[in-house]
Amino acid sequence: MGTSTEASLSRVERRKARTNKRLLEVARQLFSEKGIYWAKVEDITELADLGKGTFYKYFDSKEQIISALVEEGLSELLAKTEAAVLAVSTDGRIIPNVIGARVDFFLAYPDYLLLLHQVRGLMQLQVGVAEELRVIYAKHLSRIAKLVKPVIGSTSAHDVAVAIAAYTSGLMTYHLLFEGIEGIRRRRNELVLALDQSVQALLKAGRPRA
Amino acid sequence: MGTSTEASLSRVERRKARTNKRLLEVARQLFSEKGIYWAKVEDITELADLGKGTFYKYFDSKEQIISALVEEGLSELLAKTEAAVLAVSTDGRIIPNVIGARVDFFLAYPDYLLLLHQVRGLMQLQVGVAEELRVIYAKHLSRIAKLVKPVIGSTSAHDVAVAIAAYTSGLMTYHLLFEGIEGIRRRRNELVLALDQSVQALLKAGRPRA
Amino acid sequence: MGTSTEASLSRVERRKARTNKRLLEVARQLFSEKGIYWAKVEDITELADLGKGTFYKYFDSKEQIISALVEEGLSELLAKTEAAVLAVSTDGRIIPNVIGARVDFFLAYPDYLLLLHQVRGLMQLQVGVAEELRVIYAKHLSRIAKLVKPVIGSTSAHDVAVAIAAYTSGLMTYHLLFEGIEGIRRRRNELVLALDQSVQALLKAGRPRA
Amino acid sequence: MGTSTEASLSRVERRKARTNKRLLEVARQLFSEKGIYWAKVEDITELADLGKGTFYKYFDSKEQIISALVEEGLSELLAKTEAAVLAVSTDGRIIPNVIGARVDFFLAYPDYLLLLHQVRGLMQLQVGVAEELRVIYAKHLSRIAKLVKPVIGSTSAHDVAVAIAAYTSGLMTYHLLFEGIEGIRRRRNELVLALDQSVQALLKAGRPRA
DNA sequence: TATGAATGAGTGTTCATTCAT
DNA sequence: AATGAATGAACACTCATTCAT
Repeated sequence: MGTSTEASLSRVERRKARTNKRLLEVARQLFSEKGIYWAKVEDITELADLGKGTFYKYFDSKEQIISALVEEGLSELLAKTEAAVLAVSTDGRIIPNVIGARVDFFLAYPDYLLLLHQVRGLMQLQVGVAEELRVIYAKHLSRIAKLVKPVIGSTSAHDVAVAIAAYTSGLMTYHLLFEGIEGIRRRRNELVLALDQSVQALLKAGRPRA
Repeated sequence: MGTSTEASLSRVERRKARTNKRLLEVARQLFSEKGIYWAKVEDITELADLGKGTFYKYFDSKEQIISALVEEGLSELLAKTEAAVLAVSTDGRIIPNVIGARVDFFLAYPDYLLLLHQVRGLMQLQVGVAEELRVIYAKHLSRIAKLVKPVIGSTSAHDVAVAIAAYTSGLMTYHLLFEGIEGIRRRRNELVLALDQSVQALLKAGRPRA
Repeated sequence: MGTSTEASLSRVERRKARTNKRLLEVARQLFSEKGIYWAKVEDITELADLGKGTFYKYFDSKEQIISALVEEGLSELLAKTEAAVLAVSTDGRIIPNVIGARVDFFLAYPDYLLLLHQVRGLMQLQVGVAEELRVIYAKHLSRIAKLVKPVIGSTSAHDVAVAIAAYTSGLMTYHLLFEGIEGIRRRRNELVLALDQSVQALLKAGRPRA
Repeated sequence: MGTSTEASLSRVERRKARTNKRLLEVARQLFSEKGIYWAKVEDITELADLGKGTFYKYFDSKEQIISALVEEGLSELLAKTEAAVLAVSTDGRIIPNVIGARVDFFLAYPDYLLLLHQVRGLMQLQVGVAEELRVIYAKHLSRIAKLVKPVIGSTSAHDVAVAIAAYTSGLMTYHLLFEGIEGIRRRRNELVLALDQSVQALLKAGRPRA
């Protein structure tokens, strides 16, 4: 008994966990609103109602909180996706469910849409943080690839995973720009359907990978 | 005769045009390599072998050269796309040609892939430059929408244009990350085919827009 | 008891107050030595033995510290002047005492002589800070006008206040140039007398204002 | 005949003289409007409708055109003053005429009021240009001192010259700020009268200099 | 532990001055 | 002689990070 993660921690430890979480939430919001560059560490601590120095008790640097957010976000996204796959009735539902889970994740946490978009750009640069982020992202895609493996024919599972991720994020980001998050939310089913068809088309196509 | 634009300019004017072009090229390269934030104005002028002050004779600010690059890039991309549509034999070839033109543009100028990715992120932020960039981008998509109008059924032309842009940039950016530009170049035909099928699937789907 | 302003502040607060004061003092000195343009923010922080960034924790900008100095200086000058007027035996002593207080103020803080001279020039320019400074200065002169009102006949109190300020600053600045502060200090009584006679002449003249 | 300065110059030389004069005029105007620091060399050449490089054909530096303007201005002011003294009927009119000439000079060239005010500040600074300007100014005051010598008793002629200059510039500058140049122009006679009385009071006082 | 005052390297930008044409 | 493109030293100001309390 009493071995739940939360309960087993001392009051102090629970407090720390809460502060850590608040910093992550606030950072996610600000990175999405102002961009990872324009959002200042002080903006974060201020919105979190903490002293500026406190930030560095929880994260080594601004770069590191970005990594932490990406890790947390992709991990949560993966969890939701895996749950959606487990809930599947027939293999044919795997891909639409994966896509649905992704879309729903970004509808639930729209900040991640822009944060991850920025991070995908960052990853490609010849810049310090990039390498670590690349590893995190690659791992995520591998896991997605594994999930869809059962339903793809000769197509590369990795290519399909990439297509799912790329199409979903691409489409949602564009629509976010022109219609806002509410616009996307209203068209949720339509988007999932369209994305599913787009991805299915790839599979039928035989082998996008020669 | 002999009054080609170039020839009709004085030596000084030609020199200025060349400097302007060099700054744009160098900036595009550096923005793509280091990112629009980490690339410093001085990096640009240094690589262009110019004094730092010279930059400001040609562009009002760092932000403005980003706008200029986006405008130039999207304009070139549109021109290539329009040419590809004009070269079409049957209406059925319009979409594959549009996609092919986009893919080929980014293969020819891979720097734009990352630059435009970053700019799409920037556009969404509550930040100064954003508005101007949004207008430029929206205009571009409208023009693409017009080009594909003949071949879409009841689907929204704008949605199709968005899908083409989102899928193409999304897919190419992801692949760039994992395979490098040469990897994409080798798979060019395959990618165009896959993208075409993905987009065609949308059209057949009936109406992604309610 | 024991709740004097200083004592009631925490150590940190007292330290901050001291830093603020030191920055103002150093700035006043440097603005007077090198001029408000040639004195750099870094000169100020260096002489104050502080990091450059610290300046901006205390003042929004270089312009703002000028305003702050002017406000502080004129406020102190006014206080000294009011005290001198209160100490007056007969109304006839009001103007000489006002002049004496002004002269003594500038002898005590000679930096203000040149700083305010520069600021009076700045105020007249079509430049950002000007407006705020004009308001501060106008307020000061109004207060001086009020002080001298009892002893002027039909002459405009504002004109007399202006004459007092203009003559005093004008004369002291010129003499500062040719004789240095020590030269002025030695001639203190003579200058006060001369200035008093000059101002009294205006009053007897009837009405400098038509 | 034909030996007038103008006529004896070649066309080129006359053209150069005109350009030189235009630069001085424009500089005076801009230094007065925007301040000697905020007015840029390029502002001057632009308003003079000349190339930027041309400026340096006529003046060694921005500092030097300031010196040139001061020299020209004080020289003209002295000439006007000497003429006014020569036109005097009785010695008693010397000082009012000197003051009148000064006031009229500044009414005719109001730009000089602010330019010279700024320069008087500049002169006092521990800065490059200062020394040269001090010499020019000192010379001017000596000449004024000589003019008033006949009418002063035991008072130092230099002190009287300083008082004349200080009071006049001080009063006019203050009034310029609060009433504008037109306000001063309307009150011209009143001001001259007031200034005269103020200065006369000094003379009667016996010896402002111990 | 939490804080926020202090820091200073680093940035975009300006502008007096030069010099090739 | 006149020009204006090019220059780069210099500056105001920012902000991630540190550290004494």
